[in-house]
Amino acid sequence: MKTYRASRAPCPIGRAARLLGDRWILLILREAFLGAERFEEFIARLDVNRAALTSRLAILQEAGLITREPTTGKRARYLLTESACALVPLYAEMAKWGAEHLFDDGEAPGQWSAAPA
Amino acid sequence: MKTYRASRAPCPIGRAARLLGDRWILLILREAFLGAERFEEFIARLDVNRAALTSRLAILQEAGLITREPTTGKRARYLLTESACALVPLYAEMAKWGAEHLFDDGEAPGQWSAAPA
DNA sequence: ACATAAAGTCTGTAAAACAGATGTTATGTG
DNA sequence: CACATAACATCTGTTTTACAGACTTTATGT
Repeated sequence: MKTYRASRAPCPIGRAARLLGDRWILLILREAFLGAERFEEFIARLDVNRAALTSRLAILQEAGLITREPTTGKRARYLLTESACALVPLYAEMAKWGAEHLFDDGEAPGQWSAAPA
Repeated sequence: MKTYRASRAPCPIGRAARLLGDRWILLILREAFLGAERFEEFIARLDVNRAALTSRLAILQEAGLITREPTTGKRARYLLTESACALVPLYAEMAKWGAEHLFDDGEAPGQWSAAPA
């Protein structure tokens, strides 16, 4: 299982890269921004392996981007923290850049996310 | 060796994630923004494995973010394309977010990048 | 021509990804 | 309450990928 140890680099980009330089982390956060909250919901939307999702949710918790509620007992809901919400401008930039540089002429970017990568 | 096939996802974030969801890609681009151009320069600054650097440089070329000059003969210089330069606002956001959310109180973000992750 | 540096490639080993089966608590229904 | 089902994982075996470090090849400077 993939684990996480926060970067101690002095450069903020170096630290961010340790966390955000992972395809599943980026996609899980995207789905969370679009409303996903439950384990099975992420599975269904992303077609991600269960073990991979488990490890990424643990990483996101450890990094303080999501909380697992309730902590004990009942079924979990994964909720975005303020820290994660602060990533929205970055995602906006990513969407803008992707739309402008990752589509061929005549190929239109769609806004819907639940599709194979 | 890690290879790359551009994403065909309709979502621009999905496509961007395929490319940018990799720690080395993010760090190599950072160093390129800071002036690195040659293979050994990236090696020295990032402490990255040679094979890993080779594969990431190939991916960046295929995605159109860098060019390898000159193509034949002499030693190579890797130069950023316009497409890569358009990522600067995203990096600015990343640096801002990292500085605000990835440092403990009393721990100051430095601006220098050449340090262990 | 020679020494050295740059730009890779190769090899063996360790880590991570994945599909798919299995286990374990919740929650809804009769 | 008993039972079925859904949610939330974990485990197993196999395939991919990552990595350190040695080696090779092609420039460049003297």
